[in-house]
Amino acid sequence: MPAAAKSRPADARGRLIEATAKVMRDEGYAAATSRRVAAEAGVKQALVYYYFPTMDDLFVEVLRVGGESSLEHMRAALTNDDPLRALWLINSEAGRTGLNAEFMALANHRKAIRVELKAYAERVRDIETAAVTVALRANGVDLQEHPPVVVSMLIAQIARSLCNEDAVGVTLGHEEMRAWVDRQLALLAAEPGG
Amino acid sequence: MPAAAKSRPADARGRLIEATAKVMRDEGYAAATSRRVAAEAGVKQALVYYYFPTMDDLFVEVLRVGGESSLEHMRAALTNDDPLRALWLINSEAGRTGLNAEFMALANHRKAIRVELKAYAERVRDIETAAVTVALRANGVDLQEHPPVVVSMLIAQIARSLCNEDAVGVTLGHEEMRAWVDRQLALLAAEPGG
DNA sequence: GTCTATAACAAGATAGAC
DNA sequence: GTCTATCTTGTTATAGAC
Repeated sequence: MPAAAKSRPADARGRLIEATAKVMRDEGYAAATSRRVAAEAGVKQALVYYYFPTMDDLFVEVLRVGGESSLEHMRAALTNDDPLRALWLINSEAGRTGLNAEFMALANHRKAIRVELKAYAERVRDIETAAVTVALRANGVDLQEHPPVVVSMLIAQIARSLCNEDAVGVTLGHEEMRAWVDRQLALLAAEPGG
Repeated sequence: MPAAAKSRPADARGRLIEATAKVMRDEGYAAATSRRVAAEAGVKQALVYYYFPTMDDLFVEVLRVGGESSLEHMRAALTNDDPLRALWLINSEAGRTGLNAEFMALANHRKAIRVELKAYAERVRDIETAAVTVALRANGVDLQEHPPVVVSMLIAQIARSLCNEDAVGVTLGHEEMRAWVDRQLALLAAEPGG
């Protein structure tokens, strides 16, 4: 078995991290208490504090581990033949986007998480922007008029907005938006110079 | 004094609603406990339960009252000479956007808030879309190719994304995005038919 | 309508046995 | 490394005096 078989960690520490991510994704960060994540990982509550001095330390570790795996996933997806569409699809994944939203909310008032999330978010933006740069150049887009970082933010942030709204049952305009994005991506690919 | 003088409510109920909004805006919904908002409003904790059966009922009322006032603010702003820019500016206001983000987070796992937020969000989208429709038509934009609801979502959601990111210290690409939006809005206004 | 007091419970975190 | 047991604090919510 390779070292990258991360699905079900055998060690308690790994299971705690995985369990915390799951609870945050499914029930929000407020539900990720030491007792709740311990139960989810199949250990007792006090063990959480053996591995992590405080709950914030656990959250930061979830962000680090999950972030690293997300970056890997992203790097792989962005090297296929249609990076812009890949960027749209990756940011439309409800699981990842939901967890990210929870960390945004957490970061809003916890400085330890804020600094970690900022570092992560900027790495993500750099990777996405690099992929967009290649794609725009290949399609003959004027990079002064439409800076890659802007295009990458437009695609990623709109995709995430749709996910976030879906999560609370708001879907007004979503169909039209998806169709419009689809059209823009097709136009860009079909008409170099547009 | 007119009935619309909402700034500093004299009654305890009004002050509780106002205090809750303030705490949510400044410290997040998790900080908006019955004790905390009572202290902020200058009353005792038990009084919260005299006016609101549960904390969720208080949150819903904050959303109703704040939403109504926001809709009013929006309707006024969107009738000026540059509705698209007004839409951008209104969704760039950190205070309103931050409170909205807190309600999105709250709604994620509280169904009473979810149904109220959904109704509110769709009213907002309708009003924004109506204003965008007028603006696009005036500028000769093809409404089939660029549906007003899509343009309204693009403007509002990107503005909000910048606010949300600002709140956690992420600013990479923001300058470029603001400049780009500015250019697009100027182009649209200057070249009817573009 | 506003208060004091308290019940009932869950949170983060620690001590110490094994 | 994992457990049981417990301390302290803070939470929603209620009872009942004034």
